[in-house]
Amino acid sequence: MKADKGRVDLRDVARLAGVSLGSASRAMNGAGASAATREKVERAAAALGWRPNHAAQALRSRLSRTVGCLLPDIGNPLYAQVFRALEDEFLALGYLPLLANGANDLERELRTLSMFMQRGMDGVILAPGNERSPELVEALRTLPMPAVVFDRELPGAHDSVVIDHAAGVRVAVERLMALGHRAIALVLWQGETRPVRRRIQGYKAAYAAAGLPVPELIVQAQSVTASAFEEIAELLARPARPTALIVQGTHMLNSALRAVASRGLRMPQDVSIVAIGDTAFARDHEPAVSVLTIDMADAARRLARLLVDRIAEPGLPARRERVELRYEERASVVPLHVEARPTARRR
Amino acid sequence: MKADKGRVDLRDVARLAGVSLGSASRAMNGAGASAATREKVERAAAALGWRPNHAAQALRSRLSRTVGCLLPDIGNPLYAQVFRALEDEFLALGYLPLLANGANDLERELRTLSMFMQRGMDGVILAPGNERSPELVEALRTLPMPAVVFDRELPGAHDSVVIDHAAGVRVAVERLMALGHRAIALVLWQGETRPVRRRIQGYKAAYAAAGLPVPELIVQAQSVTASAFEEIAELLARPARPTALIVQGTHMLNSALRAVASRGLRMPQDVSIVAIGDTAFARDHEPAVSVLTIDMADAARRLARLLVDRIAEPGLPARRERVELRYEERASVVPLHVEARPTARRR
DNA sequence: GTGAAAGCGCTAACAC
DNA sequence: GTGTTAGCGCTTTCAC
Repeated sequence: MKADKGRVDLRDVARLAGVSLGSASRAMNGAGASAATREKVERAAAALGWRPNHAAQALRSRLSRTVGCLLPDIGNPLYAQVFRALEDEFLALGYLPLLANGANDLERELRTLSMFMQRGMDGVILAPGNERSPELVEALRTLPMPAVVFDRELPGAHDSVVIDHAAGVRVAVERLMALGHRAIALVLWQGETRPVRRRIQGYKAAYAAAGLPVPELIVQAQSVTASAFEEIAELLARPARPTALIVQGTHMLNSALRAVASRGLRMPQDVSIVAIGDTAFARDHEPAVSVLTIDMADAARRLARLLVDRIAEPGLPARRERVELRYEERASVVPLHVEARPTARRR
Repeated sequence: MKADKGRVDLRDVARLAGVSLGSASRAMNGAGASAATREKVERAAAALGWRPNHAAQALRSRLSRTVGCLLPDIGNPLYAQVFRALEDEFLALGYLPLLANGANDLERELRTLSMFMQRGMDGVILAPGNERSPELVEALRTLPMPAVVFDRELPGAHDSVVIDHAAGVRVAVERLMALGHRAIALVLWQGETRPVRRRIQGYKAAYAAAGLPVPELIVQAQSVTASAFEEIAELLARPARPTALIVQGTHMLNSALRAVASRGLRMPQDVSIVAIGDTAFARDHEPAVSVLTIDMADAARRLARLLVDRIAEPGLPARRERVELRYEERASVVPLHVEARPTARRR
């Protein structure tokens, strides 16, 4: 009997099963082995407690069964939702998802992509902070593995899943207009990203469709995590202040709520609010905040499916899928009170 | 000249540098190579654009330079903070962190641990949902790589970083007592976890130290994500209702705020509130919610350090580090209004 | 310090 | 189908 090596490898399994190494490998991989052989090998593997060595499999087969997910910020509840859903999808498809925070930092994103290459990711889910960066575009172009872009518009042919922000914002604006609102502000950040551009586009489209001039009520904060408090407070101090606000994400919603309060205004009586993206914060706020919800589980399902399809068949033409926003009205949106004075407080 | 293989390997680099494969390897790994050799090899590597193949390195060296992080739920903003901080720490130390959601699901946790083994993680950060599970304890015991446990009390010798919930809750209770509060409720969940037990302990200790009997004001929701709305509303409906609430995390805070509002009570005039764990929700709520903050960056630093130390030196005695909570008072905590009647509304 | 050689554990190519 | 053999790209002996 041979000296115990501590670890058990497939050779040990093959020996115990009384078959060759190659047969054992085939038996465990489901490819071309007789039922009898598979039976014996599986029994032996179980008896020895054999577990495939992932590094060896990856080295030999050139497949890591791992996908990289580069998202802007897992601290953002919306992206946390995406990653949780991606994890479930990829695990079910036999892939392990590896999460990295891009943090809206180009250098960091490039380093991460480079690390994904070195670690032999079979594919990548990508949502860069700045989609206008030539370096990022070039990095994507030269990436040796397939990538699926999430809610960004990057040059080049690649699969993508995009969120239909334009249609969503338009629905929200039209709903507010139906309630009598005309001065509706849009609060975003300055980022060079698809979501920002498309939201503005949907906003303008709603005014155009209503035959109204587009008001000068779009404010853009410095960064996605920056406060938009000053900008919104300034807006609310104007003689013709907005009576409704559509705000992007958790940070801007916080800013908006504080700005409204600081001007002595009340939500929803004086100002209606709609947030983009549903979170516990919006749901549980008192009064609850109306939202444009994004089905992140659906988005994740599409992302995962596109990526594994392309890994399996790299020659496929580029596909682009769209995820709709759904408007969910809560207590934060009410009809315009015509008697309301811009800065009046009712008691 | 040889046929181009497409990929460049270290053998190509060595050839271009005019040294042997072994020397090239040593040069790139900093171990025992002359400055001249290193110079030549680095130049050649750069010229060819060589990147080490991670699977090959891992297979041969038995080191994956990857650590698994099994956290209960990345959707919880507190754990998102932990992972972001862990990512920075481990990346700086030369390790790649792999995130997995345990989701308070034993089966899933066990599967994840098994996957960490198979993928040859060099170490693991572990915060299981239920620390009383024998299966989990057994899995930890037989784990072939080092693990550092985060804020849990698991049997066996292992490194850990724990949060001093007991001291934190005690400080909060004592502060509320100093403001005149005597009926202080504690809202937690039922989980068999260290944080829950220690918070109760700190709560009782504060009453004991004040020479007061411990009131029957501890409520425990079914799950960490469940609503505690009913329980808190019941509490607030009692003749001798609590005048202050200490609540765990984001979900319970939401429940508490809604329960207070549903009883026609106001925060902070009628009920003071302290939340455990600081989040944007607590900070930006109107009025802002006082919190026991946990420095998750500090916790992550300690976790990462403990793990890499142990990877480097497995024989080290088990270490346990403690992270303190800091009480941060905001508008949600005010002195007890003696004139306040249990369910009265002042207008 | 350096080169030659031997694998890490597995899959894939090749005969049979 | 099955066994044999040859590597995947690298690190790590071992002589020198």
